[in-house]
Amino acid sequence: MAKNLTTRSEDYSKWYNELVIKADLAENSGVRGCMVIKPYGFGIWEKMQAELDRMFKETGHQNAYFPLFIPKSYFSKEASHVDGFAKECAVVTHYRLKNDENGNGIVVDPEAKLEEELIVRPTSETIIWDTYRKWVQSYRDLPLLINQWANVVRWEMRTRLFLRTSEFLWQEGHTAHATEKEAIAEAEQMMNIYADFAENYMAVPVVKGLKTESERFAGALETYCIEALMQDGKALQAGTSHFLGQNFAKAFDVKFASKEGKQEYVWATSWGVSTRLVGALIMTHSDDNGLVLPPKLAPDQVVIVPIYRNEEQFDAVSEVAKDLQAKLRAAGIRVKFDNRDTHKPGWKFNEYELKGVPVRIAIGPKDVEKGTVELARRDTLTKEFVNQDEVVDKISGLMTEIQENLFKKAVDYRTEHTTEVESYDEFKKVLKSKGGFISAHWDGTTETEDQIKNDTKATIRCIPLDGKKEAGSCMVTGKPSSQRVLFAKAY
RNA sequence: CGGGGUGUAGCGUAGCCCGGUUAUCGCGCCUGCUUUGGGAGCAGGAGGUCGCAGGUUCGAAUCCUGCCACCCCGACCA
Repeated sequence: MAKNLTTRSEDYSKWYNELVIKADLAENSGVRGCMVIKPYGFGIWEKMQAELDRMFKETGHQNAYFPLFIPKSYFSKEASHVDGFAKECAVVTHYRLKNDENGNGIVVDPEAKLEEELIVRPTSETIIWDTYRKWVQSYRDLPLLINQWANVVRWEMRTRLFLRTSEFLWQEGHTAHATEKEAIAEAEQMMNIYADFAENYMAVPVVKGLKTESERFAGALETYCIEALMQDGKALQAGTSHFLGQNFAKAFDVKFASKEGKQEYVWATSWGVSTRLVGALIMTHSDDNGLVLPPKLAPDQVVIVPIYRNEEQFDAVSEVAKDLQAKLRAAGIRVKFDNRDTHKPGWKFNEYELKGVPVRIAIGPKDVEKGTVELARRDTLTKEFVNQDEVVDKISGLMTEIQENLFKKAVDYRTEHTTEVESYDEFKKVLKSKGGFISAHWDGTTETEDQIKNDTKATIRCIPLDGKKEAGSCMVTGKPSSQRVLFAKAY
């Protein structure tokens, strides 16, 4: 089979889609905007879930589950929230089908119309806050720190595997606190957890920041986010954490008796990351040979490919391979021994490169004789021979080394593609010629932000939190500004 | 929802403009032999509602109408 992943420079979006499909991660299901996540792709998501879930629990959160269907009336309780989601909701109107009397097959039974339509959740704030009202009475019931792993549906006009599907998997955390300060601290903490996960597990560098008013979550007072830069120079929002103030508490009447005996509204946060992270992982590290996975999230960290001409050789090679597999497993490494005789070694090499397995070991008759193995790295595409008794140590070290190398490569790429500009002309020029993040002064108004978006399609990705204070003037209006913000074209 | 494009075997495609034997080719799949340290070779074989529904015609993958799906660009969005 010829390698025909389209090169990035030619058409990045095509490259991405083909890569996802060829690397066996997902495919279009034929159901509008929905994808089938295939076992290998789901394996990556499962690793992500496991690490995130552990991090949530270590910070005192618990998992729960709320209904998929939300009565329509719940949505009308928080005005800005419904504004944000109304345009993209799937609505259940009937509960029964029947055989058509005119022989047109199965039709919706008009008799079975619901009195109140049910909305397939686009996010669960409303149903969760309706529930929290019953759970919270006293300051002793707070804080309420709950997370849900679920699917949600947003009827997007345009969809893309992993990055924007009509249905997607995610986790959504919803917390209630006694004080504003505590809620803000929670929202910030979760943003930090997301950034930690992105950088130390996905090896994807992110910028932590605040969204501008126009980019904020519907119903939030403040939206914290992590923004990543993809290899084609476009930005991707990788996770958000919202400080919701008392908006939902007031809308759903969630009050508690304080220590002082007064009735007060609770303070809220919500935060989430989705299967979009799998997309971010692909678009950050992959090359034209396929996926490149960081060791910490790779379903298989090491694959052993046997090379042999006959059964006798296969037995000899297998013995070494199985022994090595056992030792690697004992060292906590996820290792697969691919002993299928239905595919040749060369075929397997390409297969695992396409799938991004970090380290490949090849063992043949010569290795059995010499006591060596061939060891190949996916990130650098280099090969070397290693003595069998040194393999476990070598690979343990490689897991860290590859993880760090991928992160460093991505950081370098981002550094190269982050440009400070002083004028609007320069801004437009850089955006056109090399893309990436552009750091510039902005006067803080939605009008200017809109103008830039209309002129250039670039948006303010965030107001960086670690950005240093620096007096300057807005590149468009010349009005004073105290800090640079980060612009980019975004997915 | 607006603009553009594409639907032919599991995948990628030729044929369509200008209707006419048994729908083309490659990959993949199956069988056999030889192979196996970077996607093997040869020989043989299987696999098709030509997206769906109508219409025109002696005859439709091809022309006409309607519908559906997918892709790309825009608006929207995690």
